Amino acid sequence: MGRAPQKRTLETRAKLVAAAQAIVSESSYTELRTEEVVQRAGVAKGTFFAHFKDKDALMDQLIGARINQCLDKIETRPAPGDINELIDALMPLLDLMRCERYVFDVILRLSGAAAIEEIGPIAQTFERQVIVIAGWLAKGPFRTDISPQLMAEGAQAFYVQAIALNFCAINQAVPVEDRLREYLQAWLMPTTA
Amino acid sequence: MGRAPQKRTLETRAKLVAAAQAIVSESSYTELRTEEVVQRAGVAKGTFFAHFKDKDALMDQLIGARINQCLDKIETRPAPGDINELIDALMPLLDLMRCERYVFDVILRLSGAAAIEEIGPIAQTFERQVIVIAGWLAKGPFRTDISPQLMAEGAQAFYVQAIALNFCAINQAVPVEDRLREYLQAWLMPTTA
DNA sequence: CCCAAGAATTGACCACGGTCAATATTAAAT
DNA sequence: ATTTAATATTGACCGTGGTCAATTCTTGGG
Repeated sequence: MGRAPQKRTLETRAKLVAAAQAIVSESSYTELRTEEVVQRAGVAKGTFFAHFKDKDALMDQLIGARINQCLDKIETRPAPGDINELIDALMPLLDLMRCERYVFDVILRLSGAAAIEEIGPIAQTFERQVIVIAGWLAKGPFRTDISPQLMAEGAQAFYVQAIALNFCAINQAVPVEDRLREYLQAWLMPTTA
Repeated sequence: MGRAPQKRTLETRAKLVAAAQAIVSESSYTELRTEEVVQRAGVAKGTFFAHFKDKDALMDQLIGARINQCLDKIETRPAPGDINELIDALMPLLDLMRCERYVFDVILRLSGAAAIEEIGPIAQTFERQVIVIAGWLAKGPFRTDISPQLMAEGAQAFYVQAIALNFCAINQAVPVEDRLREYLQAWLMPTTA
């Protein structure tokens, strides 16, 4: 294992991240260019890629951090007492995930983690999402024949699908929350004869 | 509306598609380069983009066609009598979708269709998948409190998620079909008290 | 304080998808 | 056969992500 990181390294990295965040807040994730990040940070192109494997790795940091902030807030809420409250609780997360088509694409690409063990921020939040939701579902008036963990994984699959469908021109008439409500009702509170 | 397409146009397009298919069969979707497609087809770079909006549009054609072939076969099968038979029936489709990480990414990106009404081949197959599966589920020993269409949409969400998780290094220990079985059992045959 | 060796930075360069003004071809109208 | 307008093709060029050998900086040991 190598030495401790140099002070300079941390500064450079911080400058890169700050520059990237500034760009995002002034324009969008979609329009972020590594060239501009590097210019604002006052470093060379190569330095960027010494700090981030590729552009996706930067996005992973930025978006992962925002999802975590969102989960921090969400986590403090009391367990939702029904499907509608569950959806209300999830909406901030969904709004974040669908704020830009590009953001959603990055999230999908990185949620399945990288090939090797290096599991990035976004992938970590996906595990965290399941944990948070499972915690809620364990307390609520939902089905009890399967584990809260499994219920949460299913809920995740459903909101991802709901967002994906909502990006489709044809399906935009139906709001995400309506589509999701139908899914979650059937998933979490099935009424078998 | 414009004139009928020229004979030359159809020939050029056929050459491009044939070249692309040859490259894919010799190497992979991941390694396909527009430059090589164009060289093999004996046309200029610009011609490619006169025929396909972008590289994704070519992939949409190629992969969409293969999914449709797969669905053609799958469709002839009798309705599965239980979850295991359902998974058996779906496996060819899943294997196609996960044959390459890049292929799965393209499918996800294009399954939500384009912005405008122009709904591409892959997006069409996603609708077709739901129709085929809904047809099966209507006949099987599955829950009856929700529509076959809804059951099928859910199944789709679950196999997409199962594939995504399987691309993650950590989760590769569990085979896709095992993970999917757990999901589908809970989704299609819930046993509420 | 100086030196060696590791670590960080640089910027010219490459790969590859995508653009567009100029040119060539087609086919309908005369 | 000629003209003409629509259509198809061309290839030099661009934008942007990513690479890497050369250079500069940092730090611990003598």
